[in-house]
Amino acid sequence: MSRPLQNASSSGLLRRINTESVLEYAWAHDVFTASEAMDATGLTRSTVISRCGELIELGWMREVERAAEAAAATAKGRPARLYELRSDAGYVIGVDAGQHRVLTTVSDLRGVEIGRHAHPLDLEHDNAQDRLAVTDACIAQALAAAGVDPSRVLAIAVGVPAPTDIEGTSPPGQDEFWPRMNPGFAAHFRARGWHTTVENDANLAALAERALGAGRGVRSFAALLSGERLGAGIVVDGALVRGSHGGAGEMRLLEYVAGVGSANGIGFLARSWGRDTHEAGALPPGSTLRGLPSSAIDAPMVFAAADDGDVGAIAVVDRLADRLARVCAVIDGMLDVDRIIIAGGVAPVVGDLLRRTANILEGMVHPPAPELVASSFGADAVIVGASSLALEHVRSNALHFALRTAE
Amino acid sequence: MSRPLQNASSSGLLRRINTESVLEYAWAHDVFTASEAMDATGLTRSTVISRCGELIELGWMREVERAAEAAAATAKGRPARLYELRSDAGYVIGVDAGQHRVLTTVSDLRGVEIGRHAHPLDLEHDNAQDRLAVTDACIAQALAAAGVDPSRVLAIAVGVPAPTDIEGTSPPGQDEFWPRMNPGFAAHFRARGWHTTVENDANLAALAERALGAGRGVRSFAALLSGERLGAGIVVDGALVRGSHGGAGEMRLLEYVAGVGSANGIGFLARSWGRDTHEAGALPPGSTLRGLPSSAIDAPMVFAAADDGDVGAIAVVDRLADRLARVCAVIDGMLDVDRIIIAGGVAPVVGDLLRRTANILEGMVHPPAPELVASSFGADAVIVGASSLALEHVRSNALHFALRTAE
DNA sequence: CGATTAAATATAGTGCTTGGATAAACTCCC
DNA sequence: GGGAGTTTATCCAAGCACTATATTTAATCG
Repeated sequence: MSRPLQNASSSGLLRRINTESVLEYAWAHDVFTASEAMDATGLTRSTVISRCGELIELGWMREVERAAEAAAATAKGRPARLYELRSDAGYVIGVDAGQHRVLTTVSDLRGVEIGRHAHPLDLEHDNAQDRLAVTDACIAQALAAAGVDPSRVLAIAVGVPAPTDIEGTSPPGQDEFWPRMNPGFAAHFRARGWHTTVENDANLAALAERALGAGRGVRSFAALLSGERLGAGIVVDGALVRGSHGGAGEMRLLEYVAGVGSANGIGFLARSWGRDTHEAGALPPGSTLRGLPSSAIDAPMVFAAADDGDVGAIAVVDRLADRLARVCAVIDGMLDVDRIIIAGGVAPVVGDLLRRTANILEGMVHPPAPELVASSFGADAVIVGASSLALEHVRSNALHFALRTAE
Repeated sequence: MSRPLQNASSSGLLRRINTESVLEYAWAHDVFTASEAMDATGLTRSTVISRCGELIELGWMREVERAAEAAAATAKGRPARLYELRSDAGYVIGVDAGQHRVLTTVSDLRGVEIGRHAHPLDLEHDNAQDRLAVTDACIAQALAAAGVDPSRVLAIAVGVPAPTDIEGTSPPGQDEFWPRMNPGFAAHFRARGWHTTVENDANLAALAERALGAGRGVRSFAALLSGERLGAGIVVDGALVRGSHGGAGEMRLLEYVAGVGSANGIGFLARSWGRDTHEAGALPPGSTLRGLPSSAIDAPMVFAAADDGDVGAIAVVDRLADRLARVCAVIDGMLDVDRIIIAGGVAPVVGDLLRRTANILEGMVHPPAPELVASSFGADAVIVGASSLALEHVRSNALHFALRTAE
């Protein structure tokens, strides 16, 4: 007698499954008719219409009036009622909590960004409280810009330059650097009632590529975030490889790789080797870099000079290519990826570097060698990944959320 | 009208789900009563009994007579009917198709090995046809030893020393070595009507550890198969990391790791460095190895001598420890595992080596360093992994199989 | 304006489940 | 040895969510 009571039919399991598959269809398509959903889900018209009714009641969908223009087009028979996902049924927040600045976006359920705000962080007084306060302020501004009430937010994902475990907390690391970068974001936002994920920045870059970038439809790839330091986000067999403490893709292992020796990033090394070359007087007479003071040289200049045929800059790029090939060989050797995507601020300027790297890599790994491509997100990789992770969570757990629109 | 017809209630989806969860319970437990299954599944008595009835009809379960002894024990009320999984409802075959020998086992649905046969392979005339023929013969013998008719076999998994893609085919590699090791096993066994998986041997070692060994309940670990050559099977976040062509954990990348330089295995190096030490006359006066001819030294002898305090052997072990620590640092750095399991024939003798390695590793990785343990499977790691993979497939797709017992 | 077409709606029927009510099988105790 | 007490098995009515089909509705077109 003490067994828990259930309502009939296994707690409405079947009903829930069907509702979910209709909602999933709605998410994958724009405006649609019952007949289209029937074909996709294999359900009957009655069922589809009834599930749509429930979804409208719950606030996830709406029925749309048929626009007059569309009516005329090739329409025989009784016109179908049209349904669509309410992209304003809720919102998700993405946060890129970088070392030097916080960037937040607000997106609707279709993943369209409708608000954004950035704020620099003063490293001098970088403490937990300030970091949380700045982030809160950033979120408030982005929500205001989007015209979204905080109560309509369903989920948030935060990218931090630190490994994180499943709960979203970071291990101490060296000098407590990681906990400083991740001062309890998880508990902080959960307290606001938002579903919260805190994830390593390189992992988010990988998720961005998987959802919207060069990783779409690719079984296995790595996103190599490569500005000042290298960090890899790894997707193998379609799933993000996190590791037990979220430390997969932490590139400290490069210390042990011959010809690499550190996790320094492409941006850092291009600049630093470029300046070294300048100071050593190894730049050719016609070099565009020669006129500048050494300290003014940055990474894009070096790549641009190499493109112009500057032999000094080309030497730097060749050295970078040799090093990057070793990094890629190690990643591919361990994980057998189809593609390695170079992400981060330097992505737009590494085209030539990647071509040179690919040539070297060819001879280093078992064929087929992974394809090398540059990310198209530039500096936005992490924030795009954050908001798509938050959105992905809403999509796959939609019916667990109670919407404000349902009232 | 052209839409496909279905029978009512979404093709009996709910029924199937419930049947599956009862079968899953049966698999996880020994003899059980309806009440126990009710508690576990949350279903009603009527439903559980009806699902059990169907499973009995399908041949997966049987009702067992209550043994007289058990009846007396603390039994109030009407005694329950007892059900159990028919462990003889079908069988799975595991194959370890190694370079030098083929080993096959036959196991029942509870994973109990009930037949085994091994056969050496002559490398001189190692061709596709012979390899398949020897394997077939081995299987026939193992089935005969188990007293199992081939028609009762449901699934087979084959371990090969080569990467394999999802279909079970291997890329060419160097000198066509991989296709020689994997001469179309997949198509060969599928033609016999058995569900077939062909998988890399190190991956299978990892699956063995996950199912029955040191990987049970561990979120992330690597199994380092380490006899003549190193190969790693990687499980991260509970899932096997295969890579696009099954090449994850292929250790060619060690060529690029400082202080390692090759994928040579622990067994190979212990033997070879032990002989070098002998030939260099660097063994101490009391050394047990000193009396032997150099060519008689093998890996276990070197480890045994080190345990006895032989300074020459200890130097070899220390050198191995330094090298192994680098290997582990690279694996952990890339994947953030909780544990690294040393598997293969050398596993029983590496206890001291692992202690020394752990000390070095401590300083090389972000804490917590992965735990180093020796596999308890010895030379059986691959075959255990193969049969548990085949069994796992049967378990999770049980209702797709039609049993001979159901007649 | 009726014929045609396709979607919406209404209604009946089916499959699978729950939730009692009732019967069965056992122990314990007087 | 015959109730009392317990737990399980069986049976059957009720309900849910789906399918299947007949009927109605809303458009187009000749």
